[in-house]
This record gives sequence, C-alpha cells and structure tokens, in this order.
Amino acid sequence: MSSKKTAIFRNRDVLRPALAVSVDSRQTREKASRFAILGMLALGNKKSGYDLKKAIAASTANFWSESYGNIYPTLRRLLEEDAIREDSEKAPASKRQKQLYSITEKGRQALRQWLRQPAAVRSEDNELLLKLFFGAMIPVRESQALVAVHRDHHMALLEKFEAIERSIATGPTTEQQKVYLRATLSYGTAVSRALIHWADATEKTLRTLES
Amino acid sequence: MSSKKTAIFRNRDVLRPALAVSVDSRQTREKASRFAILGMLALGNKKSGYDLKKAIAASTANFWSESYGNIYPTLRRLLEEDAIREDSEKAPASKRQKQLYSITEKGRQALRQWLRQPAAVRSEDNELLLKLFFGAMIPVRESQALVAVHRDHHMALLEKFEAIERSIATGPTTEQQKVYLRATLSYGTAVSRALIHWADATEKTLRTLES
DNA sequence: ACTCAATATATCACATCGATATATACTCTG
DNA sequence: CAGAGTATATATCGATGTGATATATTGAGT
Repeated sequence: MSSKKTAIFRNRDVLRPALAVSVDSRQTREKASRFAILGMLALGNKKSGYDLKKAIAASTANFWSESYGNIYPTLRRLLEEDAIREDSEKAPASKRQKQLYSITEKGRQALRQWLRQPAAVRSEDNELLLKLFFGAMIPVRESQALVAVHRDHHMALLEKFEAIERSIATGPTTEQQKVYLRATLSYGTAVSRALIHWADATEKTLRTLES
Repeated sequence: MSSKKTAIFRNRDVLRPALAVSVDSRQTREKASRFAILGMLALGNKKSGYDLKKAIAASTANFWSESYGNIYPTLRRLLEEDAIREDSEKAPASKRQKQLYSITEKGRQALRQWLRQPAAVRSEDNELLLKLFFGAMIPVRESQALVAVHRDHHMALLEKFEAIERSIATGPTTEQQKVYLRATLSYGTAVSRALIHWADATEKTLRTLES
C-alpha cells in the first residue's frame, strides 16, 4: 500500500551515505593524524613509531599531539595504502630490530594534496567559559579567581613562546623553515596576549558586580 | 626465585591507581559534561534530555556543546548520584510522557563546588598550524590561501558575535547575568580579532618568501 | 653485577561524537 | 479534515582517540 511512498521517502536516506563521504566530519581528525605522521616522515630520515611520537612532541607540541594508541594503528593503515614503506634497519647483530618507516612518493603526493585543502576548524569546548557562564551561582570573587588563573596560564605560555622564539633564532633551520615556524609561534603569542588583555578587562568588569 | 623481587617491583603499579583518581585527566571532560547539564537545570525549570540539548545549543554553542550520546547516559548517572531528580510532568491524558529532570540540593552543591575549581585547559589540536608547519612542502601561495581562509572565518565569527551582543543588550536577562554573558562573548571577540591581525601579518611575512 | 632510565611496540578501557532508528505530537495547508 | 511535514523525544551504534599500562630490550652509571 504505502510501500511506494515509503520507498520514495527513503530515497533520501539511501543517497545520504554517498554524499556524506566528502563531508564526514568524523574522519577529519583521523585524516589529520595520518598527515601529521606523513609530514614528519617527509621531513627526512626514516622513523619508528616511537621516533614519531617524540618528533611530534618536540616540534608541534603547542598545536598538535599524537598518542601511541593512534600512531601504531595509523602506521599500519598507511602501510596498506602504500603511503609509507617499511625500511627497517639491518640491526648490527645484537641490536634490537626497530620498525622504521619512510614516506613513499605516493604518500608524499597525498600529503601535498592534503596540505592544500582548507584546514578544518574544530570548535573546542572551553571549560573556563562554561564556568563563567554560570558565574552568577558563586561569589564574584571566585569567578575573578578563575579568570586570574587563566591570565597566569597565558603569561606562562608567553614566556614559553619567547623561549622557543629564541631557540628558533639560534637554531640550525633554514630561513624559509624559520618563517613557517614563526608563523605557528606567533599564532600562539597572539592568542595568549589577547587573552591576557581579556582577563584584565574581565576582572575589572566583574569588580563592578561586587556588592 | 625472582618472585620476591617481582612483587616489590610491582608495588609501584599497585599503588598507582589509588593515586591517579584525583588526577585522572580522562574524567575531565566527563565531569564537565555533568556540570553543563546540572548548570542548565540550575537555571530553572525542569528539562528533558531533548530540552537540555536545545538549551545548551542555544546558550553556550560558542564554547560548549553536548551530544545526545552523552546527555542521556550522563542523566542516568546523575540520577544514581541523587544530583538530579526525575520530575516528570503528569501528562494530560493523551500527551506523551516526557522524562523531566530537576536539580537536587545535592546537585546544586556539587555544581557550586565544581564552579570554584580552576578550569581545566585542554590544549587543542590546530589543523591550520599543522599545515603551516609543513608549509615549505607546497607553494607559498597555497599557504597564504590557508591563512586567508582562516581570516575570513574569524571575520564571519566577529559578525556573529556582534549580533549576539545586540541580542544580549535588548534581551530580558538581568544586568548581572549580562555581565557574565558578555564576558564569555568578549573572549570570543578577543581571540577572533587577534587572529585576524595574525592572519594579516602572516600573509605579509609569507609574501617575503615569494620567489 | 646491578639498577635505573630510555627505547620500543602494542593494546585496553573508557569517553565521546555524529549519525541514525524509532515513535509520537503538533501544525499547516490543499 | 486528511495528510504531509516538522518538531519533540529517547536511545543506541560504529568509529575514533586518549591516557594508562604491560612487556621487553638496551645502554649508562655505580
């Protein structure tokens, strides 16, 4: 009876998966992980999962991190896709065998292709703002304290960024690479400076609520 | 033979779980979800899971969101802990039964206690900066384009924030609540303004790399 | 010789998200 | 006023990512 109508109605659902592929937001993070790894391999030297974890922690800690629980499965997937190749060291006898990987031409192309795509922006949850939103439920002083802690946090970050800036200046990197490094760094300092100002202003505003 | 040594060695691991409880970073988000829900219930009226989703989307969308897949299990947990109480409407005959919840005194206290704790800062992954970090692998123009998209994104956000500011001004909220609302809003505008400046400056710097 | 830290790989429990299934109630319109 | 479409409402699933942890081996220092 209603089978025809139902069929037509359901068509919408049948089509959705096919269309959704290119927009699937769930894959965003996973894809990016892939490319963080590919990128690190593209910078040179073959690396093990352990090496990758360290390399990422050392160079992109302020804006990107990866866990072992993600690195190892991703490496396996990249292998299957021929984006990387196993390139283990012929360990001199006694030495432990390390699983080393290097990027393939196919991987390099996929990486470059990804780098060109506009970056996905993921709206992050902000616990401080959630607490501030409910600020009326606690004494004003307490909310001020939360804001003060936030300012301190970003002041500490600024110092950390300045230290990194100094290490970039004296570092052995090419001038070109330094420009990109400084770009990521100035992003952090811009945000931190803005939030220190915000914290000062907000504390002042909250003071007007003191009874 | 080595059983004694092994036992001593393992002691470290036995103790760890007990200590880890207070530091367990995995619970941070979950705890915050709890309190986002409690907070919304504390603002008044009993609400259903569906209502909560809507309320959160409507009021804290720019800094906090919750999914159904999180709301319903969390409600069940809050019930078990007597932080909320089932307070369903005696639906007038034909009407569908809604599961409505309201906050208990115990829940209110837990909420206030949480609000006083310093907010956890979760360092977010930033895909744009990851791409910029590997910027040397693609033509400069392409990196510039990424930055430009970012600026456009934050310019659009700024407009959105200005609209919200206007709706706060004319809204029916108390002056006190408006102060807290504006504090969360100015956080967003501060960051967006800073990043628009950053984008302009970065595009300029990248231009020096053009060959 | 022994201990401790570093290296190295792997896996688990848990949390979370977006999507989706399912069902009822309300509202508008031809 | 029937029927369609939208809003309300609850629940669950698959996929994914994280921090912790188990398990070994290697190397440095005492």
